Amino acid sequence: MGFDHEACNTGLGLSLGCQGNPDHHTNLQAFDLDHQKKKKIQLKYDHLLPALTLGPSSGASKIEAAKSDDHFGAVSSFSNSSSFKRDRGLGVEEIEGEVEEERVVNITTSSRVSDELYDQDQDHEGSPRKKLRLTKEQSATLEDTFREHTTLNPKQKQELARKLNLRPRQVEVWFQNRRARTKLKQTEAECELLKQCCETLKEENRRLHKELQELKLMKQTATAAAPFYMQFPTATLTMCPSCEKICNVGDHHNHNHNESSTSPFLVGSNKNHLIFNPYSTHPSTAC
DNA sequence: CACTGCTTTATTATTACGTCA
DNA sequence: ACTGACGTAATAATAAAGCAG
Repeated sequence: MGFDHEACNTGLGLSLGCQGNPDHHTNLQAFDLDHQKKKKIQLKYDHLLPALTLGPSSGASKIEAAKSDDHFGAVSSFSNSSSFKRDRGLGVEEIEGEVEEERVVNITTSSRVSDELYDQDQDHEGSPRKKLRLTKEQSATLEDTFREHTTLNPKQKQELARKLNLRPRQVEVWFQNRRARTKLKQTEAECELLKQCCETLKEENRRLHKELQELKLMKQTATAAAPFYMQFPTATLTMCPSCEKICNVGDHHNHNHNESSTSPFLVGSNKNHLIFNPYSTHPSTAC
């Protein structure tokens, strides 16, 4: 199917650095995190060296609502804190959400009041929050909609909520989480890519170092035997300005650039440094 | 400048599932 | 084969911060 949204550009900036950015964990440190989870998050990319820098940019309780096991009847959770206040707020969407609640969730006024009292007085103790599990049909519809557009306007949200027999807030949350998951996957994929790039560069670096050592050694032995200019008269050597390779005088306008990659006279990417490599059987990476 | 409504980000809590004794 | 404990992944939901209008 090729889910293009997964690969959409989220404006994520990626860079390679030698050290981890201490700011990374600013938010994590701000909370008294569960140690295991904290470790889990860190471990995910800890194996990446050099460090990768990625930059893009609770516990409220619930009272289980009247739960239906029917098809599309699964509005099982009822938030009593911010989301609840939101859903019964003042906007158009919220007013409609109120209607939605009437239609889908059979919750008495007294239970709402007790929810709020509970929230204020008991500080999240007691009733465990129940979690809705979306049916396959609901998930499929949400996924289809997400493929069409990753965000919803209020009207679309209402319509989708009505269609799926969910509260608008639930649809909204689903889209929030879905976007977050998409971004996370993309980040992981880009991390993997960077890791591969890093390995390639390290390998290339090793190879170039080795090549340099060989050249140094060669230079030493050559100068010991005879002056360098005697072996290759400089008068006959010149650099081609277009491909930055050494060739004989008069040749540089005629020589075949395609074949030149196998020439022993290879030049590095730095224009100031000509590299003579008589034994090179593979082209320098600069070309 | 404050407000509002939205998104993103980080996190928690619940559920489903796999593994193992 | 069945079962219960345990670990873990997935994900719904919450909270807070940031941002645009």
